[in-house]
Amino acid sequence: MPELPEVETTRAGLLPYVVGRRVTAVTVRNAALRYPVPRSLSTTLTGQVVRSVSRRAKYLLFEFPSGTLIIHLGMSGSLRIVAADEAPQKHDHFDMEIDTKLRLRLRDPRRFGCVIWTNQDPFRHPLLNELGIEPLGDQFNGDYLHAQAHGRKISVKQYIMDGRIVVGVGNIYASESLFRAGILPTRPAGRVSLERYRRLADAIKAVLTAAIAQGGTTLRDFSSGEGKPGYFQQQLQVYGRAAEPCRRCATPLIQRVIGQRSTFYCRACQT
DNA sequence: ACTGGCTCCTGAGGGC
DNA sequence: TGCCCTCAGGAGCCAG
Repeated sequence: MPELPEVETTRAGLLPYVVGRRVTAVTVRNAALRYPVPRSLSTTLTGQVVRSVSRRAKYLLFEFPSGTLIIHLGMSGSLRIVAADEAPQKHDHFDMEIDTKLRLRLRDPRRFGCVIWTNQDPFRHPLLNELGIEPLGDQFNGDYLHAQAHGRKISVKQYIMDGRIVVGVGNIYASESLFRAGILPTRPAGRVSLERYRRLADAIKAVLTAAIAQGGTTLRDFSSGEGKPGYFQQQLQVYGRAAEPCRRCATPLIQRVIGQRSTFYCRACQT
């Protein structure tokens, strides 16, 4: 269920199991992900030590001496550490066995995710090189959003979900952030004031930071459990609450489709 | 340069 | 119980 907080939570959870470990085997059960998983991956990775696991946007980067394994979880992907002898389930498409007799296992029912290998600078990879800035970095603020939005006619919601502007703002947190900033999601991006973009940038940072902090609670049973993140229901102000009362003013919340994605907002609190 | 629309895929849930 | 329809947390790609 990967929005940025889930990806970051996944990264943090994998780190202690994976970094510094040697790959002992690779299993590709179904190569038909978004892009074909290279069959040569077993030859490429076996024997190499994982140097680091980092993240760019929602891409996880496993750095090896000879290149980088890039994994995206798509809409339904999850990565877990399992015992090497644990039987794979239906949608477990990819395993990377590490020398502690554990496996990094990718499950992805919808197969919108990807597993890619590059021996070049991963940030120059076509999928990464045109990405916008990270929402939790110092560069991301209201001034940046306002400047980039000049003349743009798309809705502000589609604008903050555009990965060339800022990465990692998924559909849930776009609605949540706009609610917190009091901005109507349908408003044209070029017609949002600097002051309101400052509030929006703060809201995006706050929502993502809080979700990452909450996601940490699911780390406890990271290697065994399935389990949806605990923060999911409680923290959401508008997402998934169509026709329910606004928590601020009690007006029934609206659900409508913007840019083919479900969007939730309060028509009284957001202008 | 922008914009909107389509696409990949499986599973869950609701209505009948 | 079963069938059919709609919808789902992403994001690349393409035509206009």
